Amino acid sequence: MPKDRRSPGPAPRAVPGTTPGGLDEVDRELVRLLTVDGRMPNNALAEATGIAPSTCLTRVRSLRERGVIRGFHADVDLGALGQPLQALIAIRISTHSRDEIDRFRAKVPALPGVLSLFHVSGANDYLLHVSAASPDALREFVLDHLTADPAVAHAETSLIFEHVRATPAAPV
Amino acid sequence: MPKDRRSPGPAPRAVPGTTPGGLDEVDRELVRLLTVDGRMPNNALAEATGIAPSTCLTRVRSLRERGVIRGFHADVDLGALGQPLQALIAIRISTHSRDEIDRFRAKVPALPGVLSLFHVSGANDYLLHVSAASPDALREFVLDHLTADPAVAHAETSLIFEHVRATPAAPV
DNA sequence: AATGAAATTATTGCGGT
DNA sequence: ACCGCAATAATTTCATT
Repeated sequence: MPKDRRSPGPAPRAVPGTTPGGLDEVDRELVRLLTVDGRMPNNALAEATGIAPSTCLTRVRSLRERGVIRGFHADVDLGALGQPLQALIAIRISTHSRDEIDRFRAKVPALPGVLSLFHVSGANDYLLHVSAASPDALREFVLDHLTADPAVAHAETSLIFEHVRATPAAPV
Repeated sequence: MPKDRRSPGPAPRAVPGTTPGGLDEVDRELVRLLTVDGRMPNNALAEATGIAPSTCLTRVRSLRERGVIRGFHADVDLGALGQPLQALIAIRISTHSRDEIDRFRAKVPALPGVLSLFHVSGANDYLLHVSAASPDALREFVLDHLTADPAVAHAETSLIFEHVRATPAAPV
């Protein structure tokens, strides 16, 4: 995001080397490097950031403990796993009761093929990112798990032609 | 996705232990384990899958070389990095010339705060997942990089209230 | 392809600064 | 907080099956 000198909000940090969330420049560089390559060895991280390996270990451990780094995941080609199709499904919930929404939210992430679930503002309530083995399998998924759910008022499926992840990569 | 014995498409594989894409059960388990924990040590992977560490190393290396595993990435809390807001922006391209689409597609992933870009079927052409430091920064992003682009006919922003990643992200 | 053993390299705890 | 060092552990190569 571009800098914005006139916007309201938190005052700019005056302490040199300290950036949002109490992370200094080395922390931020470690996070960036591990976002690009999550398996980068501690030695290499240390050298790249100009600190000792033992210090680097402490830093990275601290980042994990503080929840800045939530975990590490392999980025997999789903096509190679027999799921060559991906879709985004915009969902409107019929009853906007808190219970229905909570139930839906709890159920969906465990459904087969689900990659992620966005709860969004606007005309739709959820946007669901799924993979599927075939158009038929996708159709079945929508019919069995979404259309059939009484909480779902409407589900509109868009096929994903291409999905480009930004670099450095972030949440899918 | 549920099994579907009546759908057309590739015939089911008859070779035991061989599943789509020429991956056997060990390969698939390695992929699954690395999807859950991308930093799981080779030793531990080997033990979990019942193969020798040296064999495991060869397997994982092969999975990477074949592109089944594209890479490893840290999963970062963007809020801790000063980007507490996320949004999905549905975009319609004005001219559907191939050149405009290609230019847009090439430009967007490098914009600041962009997490990923989906090229989709349906009424919208793209869905853009972004993070931002503040509502103001988000507004600026949309105005500067989307609305101002002559290729963009319409951009509709939805705030993300919650984003749940399925575990594991890859279907088992 | 898979393995065990050996060599190399990385991780990790700790005491000192 | 950071670092260097020493001990432990993991990775990687390679000869063999």
